[in-house]
Amino acid sequence: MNQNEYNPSDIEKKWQEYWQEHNIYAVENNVTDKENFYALSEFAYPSGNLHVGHWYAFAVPDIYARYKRMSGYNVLYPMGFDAFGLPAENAAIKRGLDPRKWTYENMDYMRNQLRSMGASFDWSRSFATCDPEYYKWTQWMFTQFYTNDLIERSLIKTNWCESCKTVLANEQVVSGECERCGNGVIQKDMAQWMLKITKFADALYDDLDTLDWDHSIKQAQREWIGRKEGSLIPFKIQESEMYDVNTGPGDDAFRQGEPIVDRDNVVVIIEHPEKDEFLCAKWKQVDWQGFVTGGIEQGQSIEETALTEVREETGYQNPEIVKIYNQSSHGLFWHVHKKQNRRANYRIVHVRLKDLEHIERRQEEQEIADFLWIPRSEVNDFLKREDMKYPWRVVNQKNNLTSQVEQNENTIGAGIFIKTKEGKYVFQKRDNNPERAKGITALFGGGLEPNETTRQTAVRELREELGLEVLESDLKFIDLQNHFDNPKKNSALFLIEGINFESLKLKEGVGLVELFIDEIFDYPKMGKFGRLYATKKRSLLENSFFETKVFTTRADTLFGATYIVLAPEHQIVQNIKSQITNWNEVEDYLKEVEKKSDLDRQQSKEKTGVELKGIEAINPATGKPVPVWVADYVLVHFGTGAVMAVPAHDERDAEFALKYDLPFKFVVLPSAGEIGNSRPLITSGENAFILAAGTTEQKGSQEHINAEWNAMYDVLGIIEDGLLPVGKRFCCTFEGKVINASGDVNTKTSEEARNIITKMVGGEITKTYRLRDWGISRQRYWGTPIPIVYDPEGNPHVVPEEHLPWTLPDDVDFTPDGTAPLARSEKLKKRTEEIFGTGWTPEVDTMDTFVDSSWYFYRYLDNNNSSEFVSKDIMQSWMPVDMYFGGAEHTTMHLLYSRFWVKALHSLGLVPANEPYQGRLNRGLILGPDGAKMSKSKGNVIDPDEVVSHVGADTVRMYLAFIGPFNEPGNYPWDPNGVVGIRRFLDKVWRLQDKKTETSSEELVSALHQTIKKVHEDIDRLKLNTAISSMMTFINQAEKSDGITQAEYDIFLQLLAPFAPHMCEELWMQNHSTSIHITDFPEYDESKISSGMKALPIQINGKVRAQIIVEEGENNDSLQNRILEMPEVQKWTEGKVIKKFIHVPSKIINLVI
RNA sequence: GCCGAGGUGGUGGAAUCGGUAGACACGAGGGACUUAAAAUCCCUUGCUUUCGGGCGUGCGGGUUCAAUUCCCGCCCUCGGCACCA
Repeated sequence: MNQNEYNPSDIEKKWQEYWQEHNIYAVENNVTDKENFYALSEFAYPSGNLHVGHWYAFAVPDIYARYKRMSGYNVLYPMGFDAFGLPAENAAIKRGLDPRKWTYENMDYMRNQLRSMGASFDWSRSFATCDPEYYKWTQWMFTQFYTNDLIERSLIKTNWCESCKTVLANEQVVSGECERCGNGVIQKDMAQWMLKITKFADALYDDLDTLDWDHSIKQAQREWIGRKEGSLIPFKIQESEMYDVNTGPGDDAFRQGEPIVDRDNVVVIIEHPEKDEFLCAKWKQVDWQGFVTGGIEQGQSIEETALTEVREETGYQNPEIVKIYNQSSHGLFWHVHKKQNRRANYRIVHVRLKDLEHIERRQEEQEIADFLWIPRSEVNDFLKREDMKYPWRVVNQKNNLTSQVEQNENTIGAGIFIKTKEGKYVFQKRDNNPERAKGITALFGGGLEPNETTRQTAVRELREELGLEVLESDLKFIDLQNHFDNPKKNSALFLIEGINFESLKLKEGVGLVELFIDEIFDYPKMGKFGRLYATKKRSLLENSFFETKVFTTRADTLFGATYIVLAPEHQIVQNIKSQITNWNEVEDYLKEVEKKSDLDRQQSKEKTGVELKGIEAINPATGKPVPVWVADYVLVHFGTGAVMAVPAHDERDAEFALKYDLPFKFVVLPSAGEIGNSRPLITSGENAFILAAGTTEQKGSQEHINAEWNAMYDVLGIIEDGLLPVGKRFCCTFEGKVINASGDVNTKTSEEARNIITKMVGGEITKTYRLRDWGISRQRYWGTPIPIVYDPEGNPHVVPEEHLPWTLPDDVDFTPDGTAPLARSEKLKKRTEEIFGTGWTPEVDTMDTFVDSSWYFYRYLDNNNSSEFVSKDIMQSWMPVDMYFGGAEHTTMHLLYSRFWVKALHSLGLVPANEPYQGRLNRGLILGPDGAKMSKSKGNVIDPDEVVSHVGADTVRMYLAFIGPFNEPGNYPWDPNGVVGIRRFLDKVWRLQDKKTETSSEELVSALHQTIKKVHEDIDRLKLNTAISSMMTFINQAEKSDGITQAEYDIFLQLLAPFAPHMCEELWMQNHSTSIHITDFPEYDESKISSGMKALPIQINGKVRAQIIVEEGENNDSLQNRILEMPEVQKWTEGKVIKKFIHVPSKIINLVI
C-alpha cells in the first residue's frame, strides 16, 4: 500500500503542536513594516463544548485571517470568553456547582477544542470577562460614565422575566416573551441603573454611513433606533366650561372713599338635571340679576356654602358639586343692599341638580329673587342685559388648570423652574457658597418642612433664597420627579413664568444663571434635574400643563385634526385630574389599561378610549376647540405621548373616530394619479369619492378619473369644508396638495405645507426616537458587580478606583428568588462597612453581560496592562476592528451597545476611535441535514469532533467555507455527502504530489494564474465558496495534464494553505524549512493568463448557434466573412438578409437576420 | 402594514460592468477496475422532442441586437420594525 497516503489524524495534531511551539501566530503590537489588520470573531460563550456553529464562526473567518496574514498584513485574530451570564449560573444551580469553577473548567476544555480547528488565534492575548483583571476595567468605565452623567439611577417600569427572575433589556424581549427562556415578561417597577444610550441616538444613526457594513445590517439598526423626523405642534389645553367674574369695579358699582370690606363668596352655577340650562336669578328688590351667591362663613367649606345656598335660596334640594374652580377672583363693587364697598374673593362652583325635588322657599327668600332656567348658550347674553348692574360676568377666560398630584407621602422636596419674560430659565449658582457643593448650578428649591405642602415650600424657598414673593397660585406644577439618588423619594417641580428680576434680595453666596433651554444641557456642573429636563423631559417643562405638544410626521394635515389623544400614562392626565368632570369614568379606563400587559395591548387591536370631559384643546391652525381623549393606542414612550388625531388622513385615527363618531375633516387631496391607482384607500366601505374644492389638478386627468369613479362608485360630490358626512367617511393617507386649510397653505404640497404650518403655529421641526435608555441592572449573581455603595441615607457613591476590582463575593447562595443574590453575601456587606463605614451598604445588582462584551475587543490589544484598560498608542494602531464576524442575532443588541460604548468612551476622551467596527459580516446558520435548526430533540445535531475524526479538521473547515457564500447570511444545511466531496478534493491534491514533472504545459500555467487571480478576488469578497470551486477546477485540470512542476505545486499549496492549513503545511515542509503560513500569498501574472486566441460564441438573433476561434485584433470584415462561410451559420442565414453584425470584442458576436 | 434581502436543475449553489444560464460540489444513472465490497477512474445528468429543434432563472408586461442582470405591475419566502403618530 501507498504509505504516503493523506491521513489527517496523523498530521493535524503534529502541526498544531509545531505552530504552538514555534509561536508563529503571536502578533506584535508595534510592527512598522506591515499594516495592521484586526480580524475579529465574536468571542465564545463557555458553554462546555464546541458545536458546528463554533466551527462556522471561528474556522471560516480564520481562512480570511490567514489569507490576510499571507498577504502582508500584521493580522490580529484573537479569541477570548464571554464568561459571565445566566446560562452558567443556571447550569451551576442545576448541578449544585460553583459557577466560577464550572466556567473556568469549561474554558480550559474549550480552548483545547478550539485548537483542534487549526485556527490561528494568538492565545497569549486571551482573557475571560469574568477575570477580575478584566472586569476591573468594566467597573472603571462604569465609574467614568457615572461621574460624567452617562448613567443614571431611576425607578422605571422594567421587563421582568418570572422564570429567569431578572430584569431584561428591551432588546431581550421578543414579542412579549423572554428571549432566553420564552416565558412571558411582566412589567415591574424597579430602581435601575440606566445607560444613556439615547444621548447618542443621532450619532449611532448617522455614523452608520461611515461604516462598510452590509446595507441590511445598517437598516436594521436604523429601524431599531427608529428616528423619525416630524414636527412638534403645541396644543393649548383649557377648561371647556369655565366661569369667572370680572375683576374691575363698574362705574356706579364702587364708591370712592368708602371703606372696603373683604368677603369670601361663592358664585354657584346651577345646571338643570336633564336640560342644558342654567338657573339664573332675578333679584326682586334691586332688580339685579345673576347667579346664586353667598358668603363663606368662618369654618365653612366652599362646598357646604354652595350646597346650602342652593337649597335655601332656590329651594332645590339635591344639588351635587360638579367642580369648584380653583382660581378665585377679586372683585371690587358697591353692595347696594348692604351699603358697603366690597372686595369679594369669588370661588365659582358648578353644581348639577340630581333631580327637581323642590321645597317652598322661606318667605324672605321668595321676596328677594325669582329664578329662571336659561339655556347654556344664552347665559352670557342674559348676564349682559342692560339692567344687569352686578359687576361680575361669565367670561371666557380659559386656562386656569392646576394640579393635585404635587404631593404624596414620599414627596420630600420642591424645585422651581423660573422662567423669565425673555423665555430663559433661572438657576442658582453656588460658586461663592462654601457650605454647599461648590460651582453646582442647581434649581431653586428645598426640602419640605414638617406639615408643609410643596407649594408652601416653594413659596418659602423663593422668599428665602431669592427674596422673591410669589403666590402659591402662581406656581404651575410640572412633574413629580423621583430623585436620581433615591428613586423612591420625590420632589414636586414647579414652574413660575414671567418673573421680573428687578428687586431681588439674593441669599449670600448664591449667584444667578439665566439660560435658554438649549443651553441647559451643556452648562458646566448643571445639576441633574436641569439636565434631565433639558433633554428628556424638555417637553414637560415647555408644555407646562396647559399646553401639550404632539409629535407628528404629517403636520400638513393639522387643519384636519379634529381631536387629540393622550396616552393613558401621560402626565397631563394626572395633572389636570381635578378639571376632568368625568374622572370616575377616566379612572376606570386607566385602571383597565394598567391591567393589560404590553402584550395584550399589542394583541387586542380593537381601539378603546375615553373622552376627558371638562377640558378641550385648541387646534392651533384653526383656533377651534377640539375634544381631548385618552386611548391606549397612543404610546407614552413615543414622541410626546400625545397625538393630534386626523381621521381623514390616518388609519388608526380613522378607526378610532369611526368607533366614537368623531369628525373627519379632509384636508389633503392626493394627486390624481394616486387616487386612480389607489381605490382601496377607501377604508370606510362606503365607496365615497371626494371631489374637493380647491382642486388644482389638470383637467384632463381629473375628468378621466371622475368618469371612471362615477361608473364604479357613488360620487359624493363637492364638499366645501372637507367635513365628511356620517356614512361617507374614509381615510386617505397619501400625500398631495393641501385643501380646506388656509390661504397660506391651500394648494401647497404636503411637503411644503409641513414646514409652513409648523412655523405658522409656533411648532418646531424635530426628531423622535424609538430607542430607549439601556437598563443594565440584573438581579443575578454571575455578573460584574456594579461598583456602587450607598451611604446610610441611601445615597449612592461610586467605589473609588483604588478599590477596583470590586470583586464578586464567593459566599453567596444564588438560588433565584427574585431578590439579588449579592444581598445575601456577608463578606460583601463586611467589606463595604470596613472600607466606607458603618451603615454603608453595597449595590447588590450585577451588570447585564452585554456590558462585558461592549468593550472586549480593546482588551485583546493589551491584555496584561494593569494600569490602563489598554494603552492609547496600541489602541491607535489597531482600532477600529477591520472585519468583525458574528451572528445576525446581535445586530440590534451587542452591535448597538458596543457602538454606544465606544462613542461614550470617545466622548470622554478615553479612546480615539468613534466606532468599534469598520467592517462587519453577519454569518448564516448551519442547519441539520434535514434542513431544520440543529437541536438535540430533533436528533439532527452534528458533532464536529466526530466528523473531524473521520475526515480531518481541514475538510471540515473547507466544507463550511464551501457550503455557501459567507458574505450572505443564509441558512445552509449540513450535508454529510458534501463533506466527502471536499475530502475527495484534498485527496486529489495530496495525490498530485506523485505527478510532479520537470516542465508543464502552457495551459496549466495559464490555469494556475487564473486560479490565483480568482482566489484573490473571491477571498477579498469573502466568497470563499467560489474560491474553493476555482481551486477544484484547477486540480481537475492538473490531474488530466501530463504533470505539474514543484514550483507550481508549491504555489497551489500556498493558495490552499488558508483553507487547509495542516495538509498544506505537511506537503510544504517536505521541501521547505519554514512554515507555509508565514510565506507570501502568490501573485498572478496577467500575461500568463491570456493567450492571443479566444473562442467566441456566435449568436443568431440572440440565440447561440456556433463558436469561432478569434485572434486578438482581427478586423470585423474578415471576421464577418469567416463567420458567414461557416456551415453551422449558413444553416441559419440561408435565404435571409443580414441586417446587423454586432461584435463585442472578447465577449460575443450577434447576427441579426 | 412599513423597511430590507431574496426567489436559478433532484440538492447546496455559480454567472464580478446587459454578452455562451446552470461553474464547482452533492445526489442519481451507466461503465471500468475487483472474487466481492470500499476506494478510485471514465461517461451521462435543466425540461422536452417527431432528434431539425422548442422551452427554460417566481408570474405578467416593457426596454435592447442581446435580460438571471435594467424598467413597470404583481406573487411568494426569509429577516427587521410594527397601534411608532
